[in-house]
Amino acid sequence: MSEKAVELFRASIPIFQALSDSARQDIILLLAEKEPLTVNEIANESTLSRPAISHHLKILRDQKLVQIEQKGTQRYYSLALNEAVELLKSLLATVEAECL
Amino acid sequence: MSEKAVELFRASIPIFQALSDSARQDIILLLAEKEPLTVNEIANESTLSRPAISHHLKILRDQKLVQIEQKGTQRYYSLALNEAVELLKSLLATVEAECL
DNA sequence: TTTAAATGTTTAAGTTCTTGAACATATAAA
DNA sequence: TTTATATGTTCAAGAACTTAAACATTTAAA
Repeated sequence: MSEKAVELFRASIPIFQALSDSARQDIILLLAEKEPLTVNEIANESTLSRPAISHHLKILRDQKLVQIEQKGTQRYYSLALNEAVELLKSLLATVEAECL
Repeated sequence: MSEKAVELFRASIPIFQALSDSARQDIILLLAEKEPLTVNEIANESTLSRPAISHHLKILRDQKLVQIEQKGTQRYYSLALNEAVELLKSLLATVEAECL
């Protein structure tokens, strides 16, 4: 396995962690339906509290899976999955080339 | 987002969890270098104890990311990443089609 | 400037994950 | 059958994650 493969595996860990939670997947799926949405709008669609949603949004934000557009006091969240998708595609391509 | 996308996201959760741990990634990377390997051989390459390695191997086994060939008292582990790679490729393709 | 609304952060409790010691099981050789 | 080797499982301790209440911050309107 190449050194590049190791780097891709390591770089994917925080993405895997972010995407391995159903609450965070729900946020992504919700945004895919209708974006952008505010924190309150997202929390209203969820059984979780607003602070819990805010917590999960921070995890998604830290991994740049969502982006924010501020409008007054509100923050409109929308998806920004392109970079993560490209990373995971690179990982899968490397795995296919070296591990199958 | 289609219902199929939701199913792919949900089905990917245990794969994401299995792959989001550096100890388990180390096992995969080790097997990619030289497979098959026994539990003891894997544990000898690691700082973790044999029971810890056995625990992580069970998680990889549960997700069918590794396969076993029994020879006497020894179990030789090798990679079986094809199915998981195909699942993740489907997920990424769906995300690209519906979320970018 | 004061007030209200939207959001983020801190904190504490409950839960889950990770680890290794101790124990159990299974296979093969003596 | 007894013994030794390889592996899996149970369990308890510690670490990390998830959640919601309470508090803090920021922005805009009154």
